Amino acid sequence: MRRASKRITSADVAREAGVSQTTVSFVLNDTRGQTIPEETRRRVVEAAKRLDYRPRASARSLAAGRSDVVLLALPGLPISANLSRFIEQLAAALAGRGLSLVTHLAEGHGRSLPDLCAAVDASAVVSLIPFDEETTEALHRAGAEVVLGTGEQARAELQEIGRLQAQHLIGTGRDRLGYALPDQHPSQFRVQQRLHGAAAACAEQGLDAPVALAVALDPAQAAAAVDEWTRLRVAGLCAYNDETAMAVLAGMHLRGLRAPDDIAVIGVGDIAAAPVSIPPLTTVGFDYELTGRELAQAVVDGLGGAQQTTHDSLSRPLLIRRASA
Amino acid sequence: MRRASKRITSADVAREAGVSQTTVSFVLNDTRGQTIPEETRRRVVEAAKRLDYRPRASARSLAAGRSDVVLLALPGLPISANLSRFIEQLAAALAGRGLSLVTHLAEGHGRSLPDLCAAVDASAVVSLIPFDEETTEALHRAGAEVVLGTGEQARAELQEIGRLQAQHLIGTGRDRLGYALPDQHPSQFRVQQRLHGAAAACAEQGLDAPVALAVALDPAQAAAAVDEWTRLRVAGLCAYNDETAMAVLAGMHLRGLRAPDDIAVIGVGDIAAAPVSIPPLTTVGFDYELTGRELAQAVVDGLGGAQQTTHDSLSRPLLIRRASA
DNA sequence: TTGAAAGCGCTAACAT
DNA sequence: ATGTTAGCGCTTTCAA
Repeated sequence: MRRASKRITSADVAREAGVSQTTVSFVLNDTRGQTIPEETRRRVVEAAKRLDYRPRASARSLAAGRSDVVLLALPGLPISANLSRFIEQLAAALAGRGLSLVTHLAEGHGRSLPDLCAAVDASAVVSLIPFDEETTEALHRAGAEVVLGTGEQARAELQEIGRLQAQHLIGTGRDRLGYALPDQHPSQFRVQQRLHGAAAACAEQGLDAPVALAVALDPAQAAAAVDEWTRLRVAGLCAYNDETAMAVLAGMHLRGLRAPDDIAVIGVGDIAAAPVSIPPLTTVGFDYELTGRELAQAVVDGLGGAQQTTHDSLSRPLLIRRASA
Repeated sequence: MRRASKRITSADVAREAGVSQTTVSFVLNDTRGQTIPEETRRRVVEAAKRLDYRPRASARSLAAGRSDVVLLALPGLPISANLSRFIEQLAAALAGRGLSLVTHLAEGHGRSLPDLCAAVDASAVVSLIPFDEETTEALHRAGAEVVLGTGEQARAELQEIGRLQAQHLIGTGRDRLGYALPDQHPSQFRVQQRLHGAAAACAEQGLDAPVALAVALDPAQAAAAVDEWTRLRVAGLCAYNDETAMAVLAGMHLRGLRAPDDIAVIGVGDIAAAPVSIPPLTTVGFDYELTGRELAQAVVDGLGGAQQTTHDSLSRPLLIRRASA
């Protein structure tokens, strides 16, 4: 489906409204420090609407030196209903400020984030998971004015998740914990931070660090890990994510074990399937709705040149109690 | 985190390499019909790398009249793991052709699709669900050269999924089928098309249409639906997606029923948790790798001005046999 | 209150 | 084989 039509330009609108291009720009951008009589403004606005005029983004950002595109980087993982609500909040709040949100989902595939950032000429890049210092630098070089999702704070957040899991397990009487690592990227930054958090919570209570084992998304292999944990008398298990938690549940089922009586298990993510796992999965979710609005504000502040506002937390982990722990 | 650094321009590279801006452009874009001696090419490439030069997208697309941004429009629904694999494939294939993929997730919130299309200056917009004629028009006016995701074909594909589910169930001896609708958007286009496909497969075998019931992602509510199906002697169940299928499994578990003996259930999507559901879920997956590449090819063809190539199928449903059906 | 004019950084004829 | 030059469509001084 190709199209050869020449697009409508601001000059067309100017002609149609009988004013200069400059005036069109002033009106359509609501340029401050310019007083445009209501009459002229109306003429311009109407001409623009009549012609279905849309400024060409590339020309706009080339001239203005900044685009109104915000790029959201998401891990290449499933997007839960929850997360998509977060995105909606973020997009809506951003749109209210004249900014457009697009998402980069294919982490690791396709172009690198900095490349993509340059390709869409994003003026801000945000993420729910921390960028390392190097990436942050690259993003700035790629033209991003503000980069959010970086630094100590994000690290602390990641740990908070593991801590929350362990604390719940300890709080319900488990004194020997295990940690179920994903078998795919067990040494990834995110994974290690969460494990760290869980270990810290154990240490605070004078318990041993969790026994960490990788578990594949396969019932038989998961059962083997369960055997090992059983042998070590592990009574509570933090899983890296809900899928891994469910794999453990499947492994336990194969051995005739039940959660939470034999081993309590808790996941992360609150995926759509979590409430219907057998048994329903206790997990750590996130308050995305609030986070979305806050993040939008932070972007706007950053773009406005304000000092970086401090965020309490970007992802606000939240314990969701169901049956498995 | 603001940044005030002036970005490196192609003029900087030209100076560094001791050539003109034009030569830089030729080298970096591999412009056909230009013969650049290896020596010069090397000098330019090295200068660019040394300076970490990235062309400014807005200037590039303004001058060239086309951007290399492809916009993927997704329904504002949860993105399953398998869908995100598709996105990865698409992004990778597109990247191979020098195109960048970004995604619009916040359908209904934030800006409209045509607005967003203009905002990122996308030269192609693709979607897994069909656009109506009006939207297609608007997208073209917003500057999209090619718009994919429209027409009869998408509809047929959607139906194929339901058909595959039903055929498998019928083929294993079930003569009375049910269909588990998601309780959130049961009348959505996608949902209805899949149901249609299942119904068609039944009709072909002289069976009644599947008994369609909405099932929430809650074990107790799912159990109620299971009761109803049991009452009607439904022996095989197609679920709209894997999450819904797992809800049914949870409901059955609550009633002491087992899949596939009491009721066989089959999902759609092959989410990460599918192999570790109890029992492991039989489902319909997709050959995303292939689909991603094909869609990418279609975009490239369209952009290249070729006639619209016909695609066999956008999503290539594929039966994945596990234990539940 | 409005308009003329000078770029923004890049590509692509057209020269050389 | 490489450089000169003229825009792409918009914003933004500066002048009127």
